[in-house]
Amino acid sequence: MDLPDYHQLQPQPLFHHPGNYPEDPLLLEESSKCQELKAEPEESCPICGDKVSGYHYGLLTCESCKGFFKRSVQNNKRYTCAGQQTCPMDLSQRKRCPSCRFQKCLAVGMKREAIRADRMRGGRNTFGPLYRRDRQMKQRKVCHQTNTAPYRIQMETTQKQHRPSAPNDPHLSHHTSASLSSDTFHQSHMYPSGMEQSSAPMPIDCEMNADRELTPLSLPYPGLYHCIYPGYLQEKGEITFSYSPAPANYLHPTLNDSFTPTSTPTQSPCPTPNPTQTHNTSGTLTPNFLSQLLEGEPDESQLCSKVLASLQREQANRGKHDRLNTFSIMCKMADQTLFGLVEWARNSALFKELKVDDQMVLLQSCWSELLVLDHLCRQVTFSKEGCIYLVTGQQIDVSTIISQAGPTLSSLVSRTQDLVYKLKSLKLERQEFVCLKHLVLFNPDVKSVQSRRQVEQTQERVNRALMEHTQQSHPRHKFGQLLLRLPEVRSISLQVEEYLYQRHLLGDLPCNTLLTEMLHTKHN
DNA sequence: TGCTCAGGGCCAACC
DNA sequence: GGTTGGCCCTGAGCA
Repeated sequence: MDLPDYHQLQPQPLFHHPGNYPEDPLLLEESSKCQELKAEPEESCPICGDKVSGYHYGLLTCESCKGFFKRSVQNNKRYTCAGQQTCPMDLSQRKRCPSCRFQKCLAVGMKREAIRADRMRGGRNTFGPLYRRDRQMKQRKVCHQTNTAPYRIQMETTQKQHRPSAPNDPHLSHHTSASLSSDTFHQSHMYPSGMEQSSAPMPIDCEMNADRELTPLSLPYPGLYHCIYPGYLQEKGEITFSYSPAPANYLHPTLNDSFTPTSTPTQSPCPTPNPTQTHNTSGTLTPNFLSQLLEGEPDESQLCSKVLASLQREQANRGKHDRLNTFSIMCKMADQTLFGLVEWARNSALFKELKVDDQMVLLQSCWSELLVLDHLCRQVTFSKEGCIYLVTGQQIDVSTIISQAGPTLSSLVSRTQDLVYKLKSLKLERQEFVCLKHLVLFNPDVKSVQSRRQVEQTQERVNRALMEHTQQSHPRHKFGQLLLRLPEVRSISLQVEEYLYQRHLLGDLPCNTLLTEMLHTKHN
């Protein structure tokens, strides 16, 4: 497997044990420069939105949720939700359903292990360094924003060009994602702060059993992330995923819309017409409309950083002998990607026009199709021949998966790869991909949609935009060819759902994830 | 050695 | 009578 990037990076631990958290000189330096910014902006509790009173059990929460979480864990409470486990959670309604409240506490990152078994009072807990680090990062962010506001665009551009060397935005705080669970649909707090990120490659130790399990190989330090030196795993002959930089064009969709697999901004085999330059003799609104759709597209590097941070956090919270296996890691990746997709939908101007109930119904209906489409897009854009490109930027050999996975999984991989091949042949562009996502999202056939006509009109509008875009500069049949791929996307997504649900019933899926919640919602 | 701040306990208010 | 949430106590870590 091609692993060039390992040799360009210094070996460094991906995790710092809380007990010996190294201070980041840069953070400290900037922190000292920002004395006047010591007063942190008032934050709201990620669980109920109340005013936070400090760090409690892993993250900034209010006093009330702190007490609630403490009592729940200490008294080993077992709550049951009378509804669909989607109760709204805000200041006024947080008392109504302790079950959903506790689930949300866990979901946003409160840590059971921070509750002391010996009930000893006082002192600092093991998360102290993590809190400190989080504060420094937040301060740095505030300082950076204050000092560089006029140049922010330029600086971000510079940063993004170095995508593989890690997301440099440290502020993975509670406000960047979304959960679909009732009110959590409205509140975005799924990336608890405090996780540092790393630029090091992330080898995944995996071995796939012939039936259905991806199990970790034995390594000196079990787990997903290891403090390894470049080439360590290759020498051991173990499977690793290579880390590939995302093309810069993906990071600046609105500046460069080229979307073909091997293209670079300067050598796109199939350059996309710039919306602002496209002749619009027919008087259609397609270029502006497509630009509007593209504006809401997520930044792949940010998504990558969030997923990495989430995985690191997950592993950090586990003991050495309780590491996630590879299948669970994949589920977590899918889960975080799903959060990103929900966030994307919620930020879509067209989607915002719908009633919240309709938004939820539509997302609950098409989440798996969006996941499949997202995966396809990533493969078309980044994957090398014969490899699958993960949201974390790693690549894994398709042949390895197919040879070792069970029949269902290898069938899924094969079908998906066929679709990737077809889309690559069609030279799928970013604009077209965005349209396909909207076509899937705005499905008027979904039961219990109230504003059916509105959904239908939006879908028709997107459909027309896609048609006009493909007719302007592409083969005559591209529009039809693209639409013909959607039934296959649908079919694969249903198979994915079924597969995941079976694994869920076997207890293989991580609990308390948006993924499992979506699976439950559909099966209910 | 004093300060900080996060976890634990207490208890009035509430349901 | 159980739960909630605000307030205060405690004590390890740190400057």
